[in-house]
Amino acid sequence: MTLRILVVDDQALVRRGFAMVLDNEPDMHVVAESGTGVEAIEAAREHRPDVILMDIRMPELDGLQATAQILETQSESTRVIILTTFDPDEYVYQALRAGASGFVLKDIPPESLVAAVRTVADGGAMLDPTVTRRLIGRFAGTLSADQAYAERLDRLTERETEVLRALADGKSNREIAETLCIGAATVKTHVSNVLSKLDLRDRAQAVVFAYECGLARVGERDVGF
Amino acid sequence: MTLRILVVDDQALVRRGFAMVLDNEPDMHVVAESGTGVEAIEAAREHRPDVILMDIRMPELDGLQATAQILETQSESTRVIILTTFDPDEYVYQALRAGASGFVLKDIPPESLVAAVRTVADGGAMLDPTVTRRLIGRFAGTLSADQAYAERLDRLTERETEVLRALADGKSNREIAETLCIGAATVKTHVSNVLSKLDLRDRAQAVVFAYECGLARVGERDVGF
DNA sequence: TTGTGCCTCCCCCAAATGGGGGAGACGCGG
DNA sequence: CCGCGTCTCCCCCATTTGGGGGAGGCACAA
Repeated sequence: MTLRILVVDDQALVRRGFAMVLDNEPDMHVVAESGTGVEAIEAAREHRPDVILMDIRMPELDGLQATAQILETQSESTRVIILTTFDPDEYVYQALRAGASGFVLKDIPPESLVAAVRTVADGGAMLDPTVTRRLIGRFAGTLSADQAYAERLDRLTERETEVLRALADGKSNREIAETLCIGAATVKTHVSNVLSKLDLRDRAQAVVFAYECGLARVGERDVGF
Repeated sequence: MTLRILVVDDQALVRRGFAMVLDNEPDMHVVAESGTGVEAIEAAREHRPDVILMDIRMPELDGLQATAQILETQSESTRVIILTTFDPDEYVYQALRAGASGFVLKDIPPESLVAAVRTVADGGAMLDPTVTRRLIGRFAGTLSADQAYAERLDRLTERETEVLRALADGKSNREIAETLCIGAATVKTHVSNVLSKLDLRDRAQAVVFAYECGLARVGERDVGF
């Protein structure tokens, strides 16, 4: 079973390069090449590739939009690997949200590219190590990017952090008092301190902050309330 | 500059196997091997490795706890790759939260393992493709689990959903009124409906719900307020 | 036509919240 | 010893919030 591949890049030379590398593999076949986003959508509909190598920067329609459109409207078995020349930063999240299964830099060694294609065709996902790192950071809430948040966070005392955590659980002052075994008045004080130290207005904003800075994470609480 | 490596696995044969593969690389040196979690912590403190290959299942102290402890208490330059025999499922999130930079299956081909070590030593992260896929799913919010949430969500009218989105931005009723160009009284009505329909008590819980159900996502707003 | 649902706005009122003070107790370091 | 930060609790008070009603307009379907 050979893998049908579509290569999309506005630079013909780059396109040919990738295509040749992949076509050289016995179990891979480049069924089409496109130079623009709209062409890519066209080609994808016509050829139903297993894997699409997609550049981001392209005239007419960029790779991210093309990806989203292809994955939304067409078969869900197609996997997309986003290729980019530059430091993966702003585009990554858009790409992943668009449904990409891979995000690699163009300076990837040929054998790694081949491996990436096989991986995503197999249902896996392959990201540039930097991207993976950042994704983990997001998930674990440990990594920087939240640097500014972290600084704001450690303005809080230990107790105040506990209170913020409780706020992020959607608890009222009374409930916080009970879980921390302190008086309601004390909770009020702590909450006030949290708000003023973090420059927030109310507990709702505190909840937002808790999620954004990674103190609270999606999936850690049940919203049965 | 040669990479100093620590291999941790309770099975001596497996341990030796990985160690030999890595020691064979000219720029890598296995400085120690450990058979238990506590030994690993000891060895890490003594040898200060650049990269630790860590098995999960071990007597005395499992690899996840050992990882967390090492990364918490010791130098932050050490990178940990978690090795597991089994289908990566429950352990993944614990591993990432513990601070691991890698999560790979033991049946990884030797050259990939070597590449993984270089990648994490270089500041990147390397996950099994399956894990990466799942992480992306989490991030993109596409993954189900939110089924119950989705049901609750579509009890809301369009307008009410807009209001909930605004709530998730930490906006007050007055601000919501302005952004939606309606009266403050109307906002009150909508908020009340949102709360009662979703069975929530206050706007703080509404914010939590918005994040948990994927209506609001981390990184989509700046918490400058 | 007669609902029925949605959006809009109004009233009143009780409860929670947030801000401003102050104060006592404790521990830690100068 | 004294200051400083932290945790604990208290007071007063303005504002916000949330719940209970009601009501008009509008669109859409029975």
